[in-house]
Amino acid sequence: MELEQAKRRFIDSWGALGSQWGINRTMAQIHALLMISPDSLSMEEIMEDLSISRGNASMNLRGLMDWGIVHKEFKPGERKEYFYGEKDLDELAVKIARERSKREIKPALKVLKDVSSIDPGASSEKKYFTEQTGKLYDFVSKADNMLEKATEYKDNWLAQLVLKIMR
Amino acid sequence: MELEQAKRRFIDSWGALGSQWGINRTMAQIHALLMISPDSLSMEEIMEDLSISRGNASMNLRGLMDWGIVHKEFKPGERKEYFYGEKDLDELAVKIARERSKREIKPALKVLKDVSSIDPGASSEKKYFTEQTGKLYDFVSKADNMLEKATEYKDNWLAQLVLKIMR
DNA sequence: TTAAACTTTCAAATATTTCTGAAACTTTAT
DNA sequence: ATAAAGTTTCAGAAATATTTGAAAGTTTAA
Repeated sequence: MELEQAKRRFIDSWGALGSQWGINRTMAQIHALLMISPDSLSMEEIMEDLSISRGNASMNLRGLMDWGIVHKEFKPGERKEYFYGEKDLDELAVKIARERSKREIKPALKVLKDVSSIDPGASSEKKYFTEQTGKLYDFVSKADNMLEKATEYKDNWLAQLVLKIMR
Repeated sequence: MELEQAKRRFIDSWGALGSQWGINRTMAQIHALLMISPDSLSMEEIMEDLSISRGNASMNLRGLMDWGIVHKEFKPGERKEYFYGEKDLDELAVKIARERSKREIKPALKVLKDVSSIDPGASSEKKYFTEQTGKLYDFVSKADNMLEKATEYKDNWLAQLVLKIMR
């Protein structure tokens, strides 16, 4: 397999994977491209490589920067902005986990907390509802905490977590 | 907040959360409905409650059963099928983790393995590509293993994992 | 074997998401 | 102050994904 071919395969499948995870195809593709690019790339270069419009490139680059997994750089003497991906994979994982928690899990927890705290009263229907949503709240909350802990300690997470628990 | 209101809020937000995670809205809503329903429900009842068509209900129920998080039941003397959700949350999490690994992570790993093993040759561009995709492979692989371990031991995962590692 | 009860399938309709491209905007150099 | 170089915005177009509904298929009971 040739480089160009391998590159395409990687970018395409990363894009497809992204869509399955609720990240749009282009955003995932730009990310993939930057992950395998030794140098930072200008918007022009990204547009060219992925055959996408300027608007699309601009919006998705901004999105990636909001996630904190792509950064801007200015090259001395040049006016263009250059973009590069976060290449430290631990750091990448931490950023993604944090953002997903903030954007998706936390709001879901709020809803669960709200709906699980209606007055259960006498009705057995209500009782069941508050019970189930309450359990769900506890569970999601626990999972979110674990995720937070795991990211907090990165590679050394296990040892440190054990220490913290035992103390 | 009244029960009906709370129920709607829960179902709607679970549906919205689903879309963000690449699970379609209706599928997530059916799942939400079954999670808070003390009894199993017929397809009619689900269609009615969520105002969706028969076809939609049928396809998404099948989807949920493929994930292993909703099950069919036959009530004695009745011809209809009744559906109920997996209510053990640990079990639910395990099922979801396993399926996502199988459907999404494993295929991604295959691509990463393939593309990272092109002959790097002399070109520094190729070298960089194989290096980066190789690292990505190791990382995703490690994460997938951790997920597997975590689900293998359910709530007691930490203690058992520690034991296993120390042995 | 028939028909009623129920479920599945799938082509077409609908809804949602993403993408384009051109205009508006911003920044920098002169 | 001007214009060149670059970036952002956003309304409409295009692409995707979801949903409907009716026909086809299946199962059960008599």
